[in-house]
Amino acid sequence: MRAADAEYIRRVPLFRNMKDTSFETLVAAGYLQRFPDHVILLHEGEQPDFLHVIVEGAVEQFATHGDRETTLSIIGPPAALILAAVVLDRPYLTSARTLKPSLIVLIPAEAVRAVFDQDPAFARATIHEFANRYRAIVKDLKNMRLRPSIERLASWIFRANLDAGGTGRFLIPFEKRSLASQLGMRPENLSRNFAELARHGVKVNGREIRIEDADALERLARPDPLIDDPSV
Amino acid sequence: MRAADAEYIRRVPLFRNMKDTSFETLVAAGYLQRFPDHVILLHEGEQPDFLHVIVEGAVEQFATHGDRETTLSIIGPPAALILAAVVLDRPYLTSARTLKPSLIVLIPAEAVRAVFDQDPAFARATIHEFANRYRAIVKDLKNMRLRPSIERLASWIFRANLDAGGTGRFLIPFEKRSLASQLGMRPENLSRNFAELARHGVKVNGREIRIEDADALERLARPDPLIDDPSV
DNA sequence: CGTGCCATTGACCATTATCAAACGACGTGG
DNA sequence: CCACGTCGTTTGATAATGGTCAATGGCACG
Repeated sequence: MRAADAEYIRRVPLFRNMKDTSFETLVAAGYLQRFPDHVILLHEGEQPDFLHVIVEGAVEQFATHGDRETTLSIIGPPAALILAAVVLDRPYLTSARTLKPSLIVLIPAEAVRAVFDQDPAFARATIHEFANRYRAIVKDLKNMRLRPSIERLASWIFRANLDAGGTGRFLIPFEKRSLASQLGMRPENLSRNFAELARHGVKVNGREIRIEDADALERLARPDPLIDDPSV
Repeated sequence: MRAADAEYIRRVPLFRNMKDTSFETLVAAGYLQRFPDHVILLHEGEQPDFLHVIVEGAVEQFATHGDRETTLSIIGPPAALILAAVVLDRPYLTSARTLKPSLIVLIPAEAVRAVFDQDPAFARATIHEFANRYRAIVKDLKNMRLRPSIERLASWIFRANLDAGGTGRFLIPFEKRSLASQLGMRPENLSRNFAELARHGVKVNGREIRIEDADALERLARPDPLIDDPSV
């Protein structure tokens, strides 16, 4: 790995406070790799070989059973993929694919397990990473079970607008089918929900969303910090 | 806390390998408490004060939004409740109630955070606890999204039978309404699914379940280790 | 200009929830 | 010992929600 890459990775929260020597160990064994859009990174059921840390881009975790498939989460930087499988050396429970061109650090699973036994700061960072990912999935599950699909969409728009600066105008960052999958519905259903949202002050044109009646949207979305707020 | 209690708790995986001195610190600050059935242990939105470690019994984690409620998981010993909230010092995302009379260790959140900064073995155990809980919730989510309710029930029966020794005859360990909630359906739906399962070789009488055609049940359940097997 | 691919629309179906009523086991008090 | 409540469960009727299948539209890219 090039020195400039290492510098860059060093700022990821998971690595930020660890000892120089253990960071060197990980970096020496690791790769920084660029992946194009829509590439499968790993398959459920396989034994973990590398810890994947997302530096740039977006990755979808999904799972299949028979001929069904479902998205479990879409995660962006900075976050570790399949940390649990690496820690326990058990098979991946999910597959993963890129949703955008992505920059990903690959670190041999064995090196990760060895280092957090020796570096308390890394152990602490690992715990924090886990805690955050755990809470994220709990929020996803609550969202899924406590709201019908149109409310999930309304909440997503409400939050995406805030993240984009609250101007009432922003672009959907991936294909609509990915958005549908992330929100736990079919593309057809997403379309119908968009149509329905027109009557709540939301206009859609291609990937552009305009919010014309923020109050109406908020009444429908009923934002809940214990579901929607990533910083809670 | 009494010395006998401390001995008992010492065997919980989370505490098993930690240093004696840090175990003493936790135990000195903690309580071992017995709770009756159907008691609320904590409310979502509250700030964490104690880490709860389940030693005996069963606890349901649930969440609400407006007038809806959903069960996120039912966990039994040995497991830590709301570890993520304690680690990050953020509000609980879920509420919790006992489903059986339960024995629970309460350890002040501050003490937990202090100890895993000082005790590598405890930090490692915390990471493992997280990894296991994370994988459990991923499996729950997959189960929920990839199978209709009757298959979830069939899978649950299949697994519960194995856990009970594979005799084809066992008792449901809690009220049916709790089982329904755990499986993500309404009690009415559970009833109808039980009725339907009669045509797949499963007979129900009160809390007793008898499997009369194991093959038929298995065909319906389509067991999947990446969803159903707790040791994967 | 085709040719794909994503998105949309329409018709229909499957699954699950909701509301209401009846049933049945169980424990209490007459 | 039996009548009576209580509470969990079951059953029936109906509605909401979301999925499936099929056809069409529209846009980008060769």
